[in-house]
Amino acid sequence: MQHGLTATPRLDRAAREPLWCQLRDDLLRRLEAGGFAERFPGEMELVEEYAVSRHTVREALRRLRDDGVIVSSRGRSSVARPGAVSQQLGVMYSLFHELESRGIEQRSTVLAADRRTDPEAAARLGLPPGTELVYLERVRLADDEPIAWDRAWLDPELGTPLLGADLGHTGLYDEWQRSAGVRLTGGRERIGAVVPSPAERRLLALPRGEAAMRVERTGCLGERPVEFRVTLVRGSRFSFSAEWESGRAYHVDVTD
Amino acid sequence: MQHGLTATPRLDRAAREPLWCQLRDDLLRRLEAGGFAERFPGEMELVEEYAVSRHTVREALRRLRDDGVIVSSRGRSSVARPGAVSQQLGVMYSLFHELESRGIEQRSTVLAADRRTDPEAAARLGLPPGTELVYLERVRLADDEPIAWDRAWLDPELGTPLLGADLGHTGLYDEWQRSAGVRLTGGRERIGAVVPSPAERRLLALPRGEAAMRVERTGCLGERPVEFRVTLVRGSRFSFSAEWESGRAYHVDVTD
DNA sequence: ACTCGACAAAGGTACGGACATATACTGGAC
DNA sequence: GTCCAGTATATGTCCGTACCTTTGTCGAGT
Repeated sequence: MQHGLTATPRLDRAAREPLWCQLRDDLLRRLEAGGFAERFPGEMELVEEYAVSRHTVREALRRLRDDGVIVSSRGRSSVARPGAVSQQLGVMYSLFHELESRGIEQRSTVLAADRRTDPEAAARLGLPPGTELVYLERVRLADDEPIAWDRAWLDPELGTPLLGADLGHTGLYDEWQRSAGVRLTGGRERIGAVVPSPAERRLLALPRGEAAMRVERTGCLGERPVEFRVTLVRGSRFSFSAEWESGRAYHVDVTD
Repeated sequence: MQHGLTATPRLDRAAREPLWCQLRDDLLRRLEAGGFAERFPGEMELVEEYAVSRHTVREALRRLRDDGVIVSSRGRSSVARPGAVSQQLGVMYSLFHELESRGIEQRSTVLAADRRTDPEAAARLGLPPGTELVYLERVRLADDEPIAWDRAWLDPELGTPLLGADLGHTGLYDEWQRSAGVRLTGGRERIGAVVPSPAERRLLALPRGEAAMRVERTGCLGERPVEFRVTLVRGSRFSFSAEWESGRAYHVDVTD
């Protein structure tokens, strides 16, 4: 690595963002671009390459480890986990990422994209009950098989650009960031089991006697809730799985 | 605090367990015993009290933070989260802990406690199909209302002491640790939605048309699987909830 | 060919220091 | 009494160092 292109100044020490944060993002970027295919660099290598202390490197790696992007243990070098979800955007995001990583083609049928009032959704967004919200209703298909029915109510101030967007092939969040620069920073999810109604069974082509998972989700931009979303997922094909280890964070994945 | 009872030698520097681990456990113990009721101590206070470096204190606090036991932010002192689950033992443990913290009385009806073979469970435990496993079947009640049907298959070598134990009032893990010294260190869980069969509906006193959550769980002692467990939980009253924040770990709770 | 010990490499633990920055508190000016 | 500036305090960030433990490898000895 010492053949000329040393001193990669990708880190800005004057920025408000912490160094470890920049380092983590840069490693993530390189990882998603297919870097480190052979071997994930050791801590000391990163110390030299980015010219930061080992402490900072470890802080960045710790986050990657917590997010399940890499695994590391004593005596061995860290290894990248291939299909890991880089950002924690909730279980639904994990599901679609999981499908994508398996090469399953996904698309959506847009059932509605308009403005309408909804007292409950407005309440979740901290808006007056009569506020006109941006409403998006879709059925998500994987390999032409319906897997999820998704209804989203967005803050009208931020969601309007999405009404004209093509949501048939790209994800809502990718499109939202592109058209309005909105990128969620946190949120809350609630996952429960329900028996779908006949109408819901039709939408998802579910056989009788099969349960579904209902995911209720509030997405926030900082402290401000900007998205309320209810998703109904086929319970037969998908389940949520978690691994835990004493002293480690609880990590949630979605499995087929 | 400097009035005599200084130098609390609760930490053993010669032990194999890391210092931060001992510190975390001790703080957890004191927290569960009702300590720090007024205020959670600051980092520097802990440095003095336990005579360790700030780095070690921060490592211990980090884990508590990751587990949701405390929350801390710049400029403010850390605060203990009252109803937090101390150890990550999976969502079912969270559920029972949640109920307990609300003062809801819990007990179990033991339906079976014997030895029997089960090819699937044996496979999960990495044992030959014909192995006689310790089998425990219970219905968990909260305020005399059934909330979960629990079946557990245990490694016969470690589970046998539990056959004679009273599982009607204490949790399986508490009892397991007391009678056999077994304390799980990790595991895997899978959560899915199902429509309960008529027999299952009877057991849980579920009305028609209500779904249930099925939690499949493998508990490990180090690398060795010692417990396979299938729990059916009423889906109406309970759901799993998660919060996320960019850069933070995904934290799972159980809500009513 | 196999075993085993020495060695190097990597991450884990633990110590030390310094400064940055957000928050709470306090006291004085008005 | 209210507001604001200053100060104290808390956690966050970042640097340096040292040693331990585990793992993988390589080579000498059998």
